[in-house]
Amino acid sequence: MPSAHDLSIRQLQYAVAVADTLGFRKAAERCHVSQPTLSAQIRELEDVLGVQLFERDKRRVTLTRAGEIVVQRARKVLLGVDDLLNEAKRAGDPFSGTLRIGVIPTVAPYLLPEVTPAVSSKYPKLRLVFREEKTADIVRELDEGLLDAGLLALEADIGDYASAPILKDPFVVALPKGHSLAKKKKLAIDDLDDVPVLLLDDGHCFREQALAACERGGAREAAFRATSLATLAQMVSSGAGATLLPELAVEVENRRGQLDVRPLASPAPSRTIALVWRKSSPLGGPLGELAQTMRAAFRARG
Amino acid sequence: MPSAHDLSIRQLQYAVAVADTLGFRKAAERCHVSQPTLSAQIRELEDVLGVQLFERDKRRVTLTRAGEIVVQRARKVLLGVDDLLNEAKRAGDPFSGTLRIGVIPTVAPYLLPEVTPAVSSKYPKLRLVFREEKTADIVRELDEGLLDAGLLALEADIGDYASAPILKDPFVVALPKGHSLAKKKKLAIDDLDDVPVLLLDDGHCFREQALAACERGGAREAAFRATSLATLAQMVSSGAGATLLPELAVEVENRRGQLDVRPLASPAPSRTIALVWRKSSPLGGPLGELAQTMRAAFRARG
DNA sequence: TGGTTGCGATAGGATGCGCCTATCAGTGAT
DNA sequence: ATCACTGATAGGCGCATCCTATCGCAACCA
Repeated sequence: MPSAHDLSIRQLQYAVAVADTLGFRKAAERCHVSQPTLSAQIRELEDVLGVQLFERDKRRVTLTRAGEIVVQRARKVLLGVDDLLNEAKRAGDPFSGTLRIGVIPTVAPYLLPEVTPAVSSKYPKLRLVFREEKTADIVRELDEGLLDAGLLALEADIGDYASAPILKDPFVVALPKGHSLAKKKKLAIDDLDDVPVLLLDDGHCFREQALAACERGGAREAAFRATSLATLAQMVSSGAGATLLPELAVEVENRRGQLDVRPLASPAPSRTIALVWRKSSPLGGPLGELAQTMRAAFRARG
Repeated sequence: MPSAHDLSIRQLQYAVAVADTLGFRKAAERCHVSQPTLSAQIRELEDVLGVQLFERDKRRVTLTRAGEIVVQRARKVLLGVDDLLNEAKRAGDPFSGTLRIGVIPTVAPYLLPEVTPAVSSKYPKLRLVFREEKTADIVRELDEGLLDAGLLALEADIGDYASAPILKDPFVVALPKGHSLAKKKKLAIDDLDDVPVLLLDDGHCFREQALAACERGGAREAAFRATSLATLAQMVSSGAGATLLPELAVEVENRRGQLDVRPLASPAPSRTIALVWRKSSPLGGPLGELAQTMRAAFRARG
């Protein structure tokens, strides 16, 4: 609508000031403008509205009926504008309100408990909402603006995004308790050639990364594909084979000690978990700071 | 409050347009400005608010969280502005809304029934609110802006006002039915020298005007002062003396024929009933037209 | 009564804002 | 590779807004 809104907020302020002070000079003073300026703007406003708002008798100013109505409305509008300014200021603080972050399933259960307490205590006004999704979905929603950021592995196939690393997460081998390979302190990829290797289901980026690591050797994938690291660990502990796990998950998934876990000989394959956001996001700076907070919290974990 | 309201309504319109179209060019088109103009204004708005409202990715525009909030508020403000414009337009029609008119008691009961139907049918959107008060009160309230106009006698002591006459109202003599003076078709002021003349109470302008008329002869005032013409007529009909009545009141006050009413020889004293308003009132023109309508309606009375 | 003080309106001139057109730089589709 | 599209940028024009100085009028006061 191209309605002829050729009135300005300032004019409304002027009108309200005149109504309050019942005097052009006093109103002008209150608005920090000269009296002629204010007179001209009031006249302009009256012209735009097509109504006389004030009755200028020598020695006195009175509101016309139209003036009463318009000034009342103007007060409402100005209150609305004030609200807008205040809300904008509040919304301008990046560490208030809600931040929507997508997290891949092979990270969420292990990293979040470590870092969210620190974030919450550092930014009390900030509410983090995590969505657990696979990389591709996170990237899509990030792109559509449904998410503010993502927590995922930089090694995955993501697009051109800004990111800040949280932690480097080496892969380790998980074996059934007492497996013969567990006699070695460190394993090589080739050591897995003789055991079935269990991997995650399609779509999990960790599947691709583990697969890439294995392909340097001659390992073969088992027929079964797990839908979570927890299932994977369960399968391994029941003797179905071996697997690679991100070290991040070990503490949780081997909490009952049912696995034998061994590191891989360097250069050990690893993934880099990072906070990722659109390059154009105005939250860039704050998200970098948030990532820093997360990194520190993770390093200081108990 | 001199708050830094340095944002304009137009800027809010631009922001809403961008939010609606999700494109600067389309928004610019809708606002009938060039795209650079709109870009600059959005940038300016973001600067004033201290928040980025839109995320400009090449190929796409998205609202930031602050943008969502601000645009929502902006819509509210713009609706308020629209309301203001509409209300102003309505209030700008002088023949709509309410008109407060003060009427002197010696006019109200006799003139209003004659003229209000015509006014109502000619200006259906106009609501007339009449207050019956004495001249001095009407003048004061007129001055204070509590009344838009007054219906009173120009002969009274009013200040410097604009006015439009409604009718010339000659004074007539009211006598008890069958009074000896009633034998004459026309009376002179001197004829009242021998009867007590009843008059209204202080403050009624008609009292002063009747008194002035009588003083040209040698009439003497009765001890009693009536508070209304109805009382006056009642007193006269019961034989307490004679009185002057404005002709306007005769039809009503002598509706049961209990009085003998005789005109005064010319030049008969009279009063001029007029619609009166502040010279500075923006309703001047319309009130003149209203007076014209009243005059015509009175002349055409049944 | 004449001077002073208050009012809002007016005149004239400086400044800057908001607008324009023309162009650039990057993306995506053909 | 070209074309069509995005928003950002550059430069310039003109009007809107502001200022100061003044006028004309009303009220007050000596």
